[in-house]
Amino acid sequence: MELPPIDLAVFHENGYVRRQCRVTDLWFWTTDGERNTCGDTEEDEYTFIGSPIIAGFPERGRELKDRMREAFLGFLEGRGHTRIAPYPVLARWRDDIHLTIASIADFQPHVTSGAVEPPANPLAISQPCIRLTDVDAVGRSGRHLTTFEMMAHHVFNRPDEGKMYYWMEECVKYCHELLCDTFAIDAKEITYVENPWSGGGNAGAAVEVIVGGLELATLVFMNLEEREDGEFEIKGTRYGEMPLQIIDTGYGLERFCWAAAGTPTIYEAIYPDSVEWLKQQAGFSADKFGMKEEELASLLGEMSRLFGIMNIEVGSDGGRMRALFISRLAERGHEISEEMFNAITEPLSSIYAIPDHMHALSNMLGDGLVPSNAKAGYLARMMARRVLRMRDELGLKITLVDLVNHHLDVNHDPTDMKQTRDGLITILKGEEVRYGEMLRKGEQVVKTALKSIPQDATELPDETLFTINDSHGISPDLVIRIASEMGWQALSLRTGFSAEMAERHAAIAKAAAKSVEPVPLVGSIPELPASIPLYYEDVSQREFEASVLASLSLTGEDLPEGATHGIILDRTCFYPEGGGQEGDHGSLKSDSAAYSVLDTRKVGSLVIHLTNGGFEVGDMVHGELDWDRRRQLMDHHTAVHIVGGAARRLLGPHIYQAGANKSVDSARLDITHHRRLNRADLDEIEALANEVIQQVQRTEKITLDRKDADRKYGFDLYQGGAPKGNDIRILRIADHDIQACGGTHHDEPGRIGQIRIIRSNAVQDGVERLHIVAGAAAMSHARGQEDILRRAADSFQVPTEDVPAAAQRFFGEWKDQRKRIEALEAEIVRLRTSGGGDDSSEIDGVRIVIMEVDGDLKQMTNMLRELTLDASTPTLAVLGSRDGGGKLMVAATENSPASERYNAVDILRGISGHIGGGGGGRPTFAQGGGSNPDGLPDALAAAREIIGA
RNA sequence: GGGCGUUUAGCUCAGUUGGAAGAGUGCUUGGUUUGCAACCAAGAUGCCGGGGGUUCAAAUCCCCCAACGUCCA
Repeated sequence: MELPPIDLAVFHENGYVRRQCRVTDLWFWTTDGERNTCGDTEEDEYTFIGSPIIAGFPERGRELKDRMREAFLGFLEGRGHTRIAPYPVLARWRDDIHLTIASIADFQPHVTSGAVEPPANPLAISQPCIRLTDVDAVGRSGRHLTTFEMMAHHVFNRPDEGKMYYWMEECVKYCHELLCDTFAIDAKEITYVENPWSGGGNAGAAVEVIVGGLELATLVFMNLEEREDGEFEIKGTRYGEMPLQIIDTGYGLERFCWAAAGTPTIYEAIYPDSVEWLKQQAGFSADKFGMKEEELASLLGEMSRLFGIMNIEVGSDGGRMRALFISRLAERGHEISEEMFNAITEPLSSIYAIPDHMHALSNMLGDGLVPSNAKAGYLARMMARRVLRMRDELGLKITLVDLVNHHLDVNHDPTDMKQTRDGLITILKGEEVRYGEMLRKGEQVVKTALKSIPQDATELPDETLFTINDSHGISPDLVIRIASEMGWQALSLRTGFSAEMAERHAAIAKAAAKSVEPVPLVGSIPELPASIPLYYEDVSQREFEASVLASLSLTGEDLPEGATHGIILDRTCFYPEGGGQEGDHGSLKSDSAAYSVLDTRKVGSLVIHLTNGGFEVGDMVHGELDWDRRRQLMDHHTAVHIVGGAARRLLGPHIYQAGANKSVDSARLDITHHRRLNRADLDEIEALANEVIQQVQRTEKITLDRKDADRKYGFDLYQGGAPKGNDIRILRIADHDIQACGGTHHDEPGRIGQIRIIRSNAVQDGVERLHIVAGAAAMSHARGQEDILRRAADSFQVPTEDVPAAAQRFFGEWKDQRKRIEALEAEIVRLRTSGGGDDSSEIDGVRIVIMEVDGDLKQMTNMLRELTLDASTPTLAVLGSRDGGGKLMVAATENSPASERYNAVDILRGISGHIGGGGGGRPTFAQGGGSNPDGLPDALAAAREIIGA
C-alpha cells in the first residue's frame, strides 16, 4: 500500500485544507480552498522578488546569514533542542562520500543505523554543505549554489526502547511556528506538500515546505527500510517499518536569506559586496547596455522568476533553450536580442558564481583539504580552476589570492578554520601557478595539433578535442579560442559536443565501476562469540592458552604459502591484520599437534589464524607469538604515529594521514601536503620524531564512546579511516599525536630506539609517501646502505668518502673518452682510405671504398659520414663488420655522381644474403645485418663485383 | 579508485612509415658597431627519464619502473 495521508492537527488548527495538485498530482495543504497547484510547479512563480516575504531582516550578506541562523537555532533551543556545532565539510568520518552533502550526513552511517548514540537528542544544527552536482548551473539559474548551509532539527526516536521524543505533529508544528512567528511569513503563502522520500535503502513520509514558489525546507520522517515483505510501496520498491524513527529536516539558510532580501537572485542576498566588487572590476554596469539600473534589476528579477519555473537543465545545450527563454522573456515585456542576452548573462553568471566557488574553496581548504589531481583534493582544484577560468573570461586583473583575501574579509570568518589564512594563500598561489603552466603547455599542444589541420577547416576531429581535454586540461571551448587566435578562424565547436564528451566520460567511469567480488577467506563461518583480544590489555604478552572454536579450510585467493586452515579461538594475543598493521605470526600447539601461524586476519568480530594444519574443535592450544616480528611491527606502528605528528607540527594543520602500511622491513605513511618534500624537510621531521621518542615517557591508551571521542578530540581522530563501532580506541602520544587506532603500540615510545625517514615519493599530487624504518629495521637498513657504499668504494678502489667524487670523475672521463674514440675511429678510416691503397679505388670520378672494419652500427655510421659527407670527392662506400652477427652499411655522397649512379639499398640487398640477413634504408644510405659473420668477406667480394671495382 | 598524456641540448620544444638526433633561445670564440642593444660568422653542448624485450637496426614498437601533468568518479 501507499503511505497514508499526512493528516495533522497543526494543519486543521491553522485553517489548512488538503488538496491535490493538478500539475504534479501530489497532495498538499493550503489555507486557500481554491488553490490547485502545490506551489512548486512550472505555474508557480516566485512572489518574493522585489517584495520580501520574510519580514524584519534588513541585513545582507554575512550579517543576514548570521542573524537568520541565530533566529533558527535560537527558536529550536527554546523548544528543547540542543545546539550542535557544525561538522567539517570534509566528511572524514565516512568512507563513501568526500564532502558533507546534508546535515544528516553528519550522523550516517552509525547514528542512523542505531549503533551509536547521537551527540544530542533532539538536536539543532546549521551544517555547511557542498554539492558539486549542479556546479554548471551556479550563477546561471539565480538560485543554485555549490556551498550552502543546511539548517536542521534532527530527532532519533527508538520507540522499542521507550525513547520517543516527537514525530510528525510536533515537527510540522515547530516548522509552522518558526515560519509564521519568527519569520513573520503569512500562512497564506505557505503550502505543505506530501511527497514521500526514499534513498539509500530507507524511506519515509516527507513534507516539502513551499513559500512564495520557493522550496524553503523539507521535513523527512524516516521510519522505513527496504524489505521484500514490507507493507508499503514507494516508487516501485517495498519498505517495512524499522525500529528507528528518524526526523531529518533541511532548511536552506541561503534561501531564507533570499526570501528575506527579495533580491533578483540569491547571490545578491548572500554575497552582495562581492557581486558589486566584481561588477566594478569587470566594468559591468547597466550603462554598458544602455539601460538604467532599475531596468536591469527588473530584467534580472524576471529572468530569475523564469528560471524558477522553467526548470532548465543547464548544460543540456544552449541554442534552443536560450531561444525559448528569450521568447518567454518577451512575453513578459522584456524584449531583448540574443546578442544582448548573452552580453549580459555571460559575464553576470561568472560574477555570481565566483563568490559561491570561493566560499566552497575556503570551506574545503579551511578544513585542511589539499588540492590534488585525484580524490577529494581534485574537487578543490576543479573549483579553483573554474574560478580562474571565469576570472580570465571576465578579464579581471586580480589574482586568486586577491579573491580569497576579499572573500575572507567580507564573507567568511577565517577564525573558525583549521587551516591558517597564510596556509590558504600559499596553497592558492600554488594553484594559480599550476593553472598558468597548464594554459601555457596547452597552447603548445593546440599548436602541435593544428599542424595537421588545414587553416580553412571548420571542425577539429573529435578525438583531438577529447585527448586535449582529458590529457592536458584544455576544454574544447578553449581549444577553439586558442586556434582562432593562431589563425584557424573558421573553426567552431559542434553543438552538443560537450554533452557527448560528458557521456563518454560517464561510459568510461561505468566500465571502470564493475568491481570484482573478492573470494571470501573461508567458506562459511558458524555462529561464534567474538574473539576475545588479549593483545590490547598487555601488548607484550607473547603466550596464551585458548580453546579451538572452529577449524576451517581456507578458500581465499590471497593466502600465505602453505596456509591450509583457518583456526578460530575463544581468545588470542595474535593481532589480526588491520589499520595498516600486518598480522602476527607464531605457532599453535595442542597435546597432539603443532602448526605454524602464517598470518592472522579478521572477519567480522572473529580473529582467524591461518595455519598449515587443522585442529579438532574443543582442543586446548598453547599459542606463542613470533615476538621479533610483532615487536618490529609495533616499532613501526608507533613510529608512524610519531612521524605523522611531527609532520603536522612542522608542515601545518593540513597534514592528514591518507594511508599507511606497517610491515617488518619498513613502514609507509602517506600524508597530504601541497608541495613535494625535500631531504631537508625529511631531516627536520626525522629529528623531531626522534626527539619525541626521547621526551615522551608513556603513551596513553583510552577507550571512549564515539560521542565523547568526537566531542573531545574532533574528527582528526579518524586519520586511519572511520572505525565501525561505538567504542573508539584512542592512542595518545602526549599532545603530539592523538588518533583512533586499533593497532598494537608500545607503552613506552623510548623502546623504539630510533626512527629514520629513508625517502619520500609522491603517491599522487598532494599526497606524499614517507618511507620509515624504526628499531631493529632502522639498524639493518643502515647496514644495508653502508654495504652498498662499501661495494661501490671497492669497485672504484677508493675510500668510501671519495665515492661521489670518484663516480663523478669516472663518468666525466668516460664521456670524454667516448668522444675521443669516435674521433680516432674516424681518423683511422680517413687514413685507410686516403692513400689510395687496397681499400679504395676510383671509377669515373667516384671514389669507391669497400672495407671491413671493427665496430657496431653507430661507429660505422660515423665512419661513413667521414667518407661520404665531403661533396668534393663523390664516394660510394661499403663497410662491413663482424659485430653482432655481421653488419653491412652502404652509403653514397648525396647529390653527386655517386648517388646518381648507385643505389645503396639495391647494393645492400644484393650482398646481405652472404651474411644471412637483410636490411634497408634510403637510396643514399642503407644498413643491414645478419647472423653469419663468416660470410662477410663473400659479401664484400660480391659488392666489388656488383659495383665493378 | 579508474582513464589518458608527457619525459629529447642549460631553457622552451619539433622529430612523419623503425633506417645519419633537430629548431628557437641561451652559451663560447671571432667580426661589425658601441650608450645599451642589435647584427654577421664559426663552435661547443645529448646515457632521446631508468630497466627489460622485439628487430639486421629502436628516440620511434611492446612490457615493467620512476617523475611530472591532466580528466573523470
